[in-house]
Amino acid sequence: MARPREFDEARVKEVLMKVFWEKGYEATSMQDLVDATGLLKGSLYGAFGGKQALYMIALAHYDHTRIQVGIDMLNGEGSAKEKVARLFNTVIEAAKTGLFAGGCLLCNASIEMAPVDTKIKNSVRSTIRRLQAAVESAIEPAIKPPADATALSGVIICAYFGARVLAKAGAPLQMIVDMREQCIKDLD
Amino acid sequence: MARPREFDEARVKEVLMKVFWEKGYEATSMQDLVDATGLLKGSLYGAFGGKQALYMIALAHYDHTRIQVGIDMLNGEGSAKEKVARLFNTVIEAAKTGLFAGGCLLCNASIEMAPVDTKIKNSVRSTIRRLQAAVESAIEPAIKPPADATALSGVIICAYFGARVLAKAGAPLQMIVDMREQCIKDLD
DNA sequence: GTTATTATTGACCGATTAGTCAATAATTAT
DNA sequence: ATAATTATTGACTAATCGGTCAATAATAAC
Repeated sequence: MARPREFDEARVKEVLMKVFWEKGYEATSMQDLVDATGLLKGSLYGAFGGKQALYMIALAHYDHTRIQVGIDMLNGEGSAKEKVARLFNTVIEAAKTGLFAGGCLLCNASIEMAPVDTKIKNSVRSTIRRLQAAVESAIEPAIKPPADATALSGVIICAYFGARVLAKAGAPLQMIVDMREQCIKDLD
Repeated sequence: MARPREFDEARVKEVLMKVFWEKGYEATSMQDLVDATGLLKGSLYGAFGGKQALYMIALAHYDHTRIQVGIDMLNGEGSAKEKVARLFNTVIEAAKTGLFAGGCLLCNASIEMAPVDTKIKNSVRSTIRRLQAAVESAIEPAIKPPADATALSGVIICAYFGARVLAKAGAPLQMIVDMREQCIKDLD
């Protein structure tokens, strides 16, 4: 009983995410989003809301797609060592090709937005928790006491974010490689 | 042979730094800097240059003050274990009090500015190198082969940045504590 | 076909953005 | 005192910012 939408919602969410991912919140203008999505401003506002709402949608989409791929990998086949190594290899490969400078949207949001927006902070924290839980269950079989799977999963998440920062700073990739080796050396 | 400046340059640089540190580059307006410094716009432009130049000055001031304090600490008294622990305690204490939400300007600049500004990227990289070198010489006496001081110093820098991200995201401080323990456990 | 509902469109809004500039003021060298 | 030089001041700009809205269009229910 109403006019149907002319755009594909999933496609638009993907585009929104990519723009915020690459440019950050403040450096992205509504006009950037209009240009990238092909929708007009009124449609964006009508369908999703204002800039902050769009960012939240982008963040949720990142969670449901990119983060989920990582979680699925952690829940999938392979040894704990392999799985953790893959986490860091993602960062290393992205830095090597240099095609996309966005890094990790979760990390970017933590730095730029979490301190000034409670909703975003809660969303980021929730995603971090889910990711850490996946890391924990992935490494749990490879933990030998007195090492603690919960603590080590936190360390790995922390290391992952640090790697993302170093990659964005253009630091030597060897630092990330060294971090990867440090994180996997006590597994298996 | 000219009119002297009416403001204290060091004081103004400190103020500039704090604003960019807390708000980031894009979220800071020239008006914010005018309000915080008490200088008028024309004076800021005349004395230092435009927004990007002001950010570079803020970054350099952060290096010469805050980062240098860390480097001095690393070069000072104490065991390697104590020194590295202090690095993480800085992050933990800052998060506990919650008085200042800026985190680490070097980390913030790596995420927000390094990917889009070559001069800033170079400045950040240079500071990271200096900090890593200080960590390396601090831990070097406590390294037992086959461990490698260079590699481990990189790991510690990476871990430090990760801790800064987690702190900004409001993640449990236990994660940072765990990271600290992981980083110092093989020292001494 | 009429009505109700929602989507699209593009013009429009006031506020704010980074940056400029001519006028004025304060200093030193001569 | 005068000239040269630089700092301060505040008004000014054009562009862009996020956001709104009335008009129009497209659909489904009746």
